Amino acid sequence: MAISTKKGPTAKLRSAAFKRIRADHSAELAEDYVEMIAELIEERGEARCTDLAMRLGVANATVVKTLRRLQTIGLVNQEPYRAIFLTTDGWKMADDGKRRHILVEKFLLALGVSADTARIDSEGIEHHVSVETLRAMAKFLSRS
Amino acid sequence: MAISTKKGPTAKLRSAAFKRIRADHSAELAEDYVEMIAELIEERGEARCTDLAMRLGVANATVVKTLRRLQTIGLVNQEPYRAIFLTTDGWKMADDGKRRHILVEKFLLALGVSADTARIDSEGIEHHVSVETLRAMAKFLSRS
DNA sequence: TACAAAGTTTAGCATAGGCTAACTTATATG
DNA sequence: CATATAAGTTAGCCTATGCTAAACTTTGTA
Repeated sequence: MAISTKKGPTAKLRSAAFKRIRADHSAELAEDYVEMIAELIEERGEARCTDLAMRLGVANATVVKTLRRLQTIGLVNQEPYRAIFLTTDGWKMADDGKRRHILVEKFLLALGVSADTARIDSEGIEHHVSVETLRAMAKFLSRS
Repeated sequence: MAISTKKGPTAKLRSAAFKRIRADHSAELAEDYVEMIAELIEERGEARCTDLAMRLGVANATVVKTLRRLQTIGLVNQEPYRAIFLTTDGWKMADDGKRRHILVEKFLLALGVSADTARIDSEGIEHHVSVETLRAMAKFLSRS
């Protein structure tokens, strides 16, 4: 072919970025569920399917199916027709996620974004922010 | 049930946030492909399956399948065994994405994040940033 | 206590995005 | 110009995440 086939020095880094995004995506949903379960337990004493479904904006059956996956990977415990509980790992993930989430949301607010937008955007952004970037956000907050 | 069933005033906003995230995700991949195709065309005159597969870090067959979807939604044109072209819509999406991407990456750099992290994180974040947040980032950049 | 309403689960379907292996086409070069 | 190699495609599989409709438990209350 007449066209350059040079791979470029950044090819590996790039595909790594996309690989991380794909990995993030599959973890993301788990994190959202777990965070929300923690929230429900703290707010009202127990977490139930229907509340999750409503807050996530999906059908009940979808929640049930996802919970089964979360159970097999050890984040959640549940018996049929009963409330949902978090395992130790589940609580850890929920707490980490919450801290990250709050930090990102505060950061956006400090940046001058409206409350509604900060809430919506932080929900999407939180899963794609590395520790380094989180630290930079925290530093920004402590300065401003 | 003895427990509060109050839905809370923020329930709708929350589920809206998650709905947007799900919508973002399905658009995201399309955007990544289209941006990368544009880049390849600009860099080396044509975009080919193999290069895409390598940069995205996925198998060739996966690229082929995704390209078919992009073709049916009118972002891409391709004939069998030939190079890949963007439609007008495809170019528009690529340009928008690129602008957003560059802005987010610059913003992260300005925030004090390392170049590698800025690159990786911006790849994930760019799809979840609203126009309002983008504007706030631009404003921050113009001040710093 | 019986039953209706509310909540949960199952079954079955669809789409998206991965993969590998086998096959087809294009092309560069001996 | 024939053919080996590179590139692209197809087929078939898997998992994750959605959905609706139907079946099954739980529970509050008449």
